[in-house]
Amino acid sequence: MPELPETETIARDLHASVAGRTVAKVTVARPDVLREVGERAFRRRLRGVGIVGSWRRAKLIVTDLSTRDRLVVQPRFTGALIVDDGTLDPALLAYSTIRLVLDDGRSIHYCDVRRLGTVALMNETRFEEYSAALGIEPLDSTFTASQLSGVLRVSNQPVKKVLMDQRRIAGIGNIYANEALWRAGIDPSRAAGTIAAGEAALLRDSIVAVLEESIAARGTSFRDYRDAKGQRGGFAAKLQVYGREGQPCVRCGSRLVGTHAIDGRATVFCARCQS
DNA sequence: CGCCACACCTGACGGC
DNA sequence: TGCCGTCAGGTGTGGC
Repeated sequence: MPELPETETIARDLHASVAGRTVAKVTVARPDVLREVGERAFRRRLRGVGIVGSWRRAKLIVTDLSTRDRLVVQPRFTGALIVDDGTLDPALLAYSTIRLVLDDGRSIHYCDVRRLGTVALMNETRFEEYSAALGIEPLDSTFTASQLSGVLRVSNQPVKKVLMDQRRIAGIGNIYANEALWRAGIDPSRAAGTIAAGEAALLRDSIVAVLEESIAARGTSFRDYRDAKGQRGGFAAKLQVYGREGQPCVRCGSRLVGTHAIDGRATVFCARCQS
């Protein structure tokens, strides 16, 4: 799915593009993506409602509505929130599951090939409850070396799995966990509790740097990801381990190793410079 | 509570 | 060519 940088890109684009508009009409082509509300309530609670603005929490795109409801989109693997001014690629439009027609004639589509992603409508209380179960934002000033060190210290799980646990740290997925661990020189399978304070500090800086660099490049389109304009992100060309199994480590030249031993997810790392 | 298997979906690709 | 197994930026649940 869109991880933090991709979700951030979508939320920023959406905010710039549709804040202040009104939802004129709602179409639900694939009700199985809906969560928290049924199709009828979803349409009723959105029709005629104002869009205040959009922002990101974890890997969610949150849109505040004039009713104080929040539209919460979780793209998971293949979801995309795209604003169509009439020129959208028909190949993307074919997978539209939900369409919000705006008062200016444009539409917001939630497109999703696999439909593992979700679209929910929550009132403020419900959203706060949901958000409270998610971990710290890695781009928040409170995400410090000692904060990360504290999170890692209490776990015996592989450090990569801890980085991807949304209840502990919100927004890091498989691509950026692999990239940050390579940058920090830490073996992804190491028990989190064995990470020393100095290593945690390096890992914190690596996480923040890779996320910020990716946001600057508008995210990673390894395969499906598209931004709110239906465009690809530019960070795939800058990936140093993810998708590079068998290729030389750009730091030491050693062959990068691939495994599925950690939580069944694709892990790529350099056995020589990550320990 | 922790851990694990599995469910949710479709499409692309490689092997036979 | 076509069929089958495997894999893919993720999360939630139910069983032990």
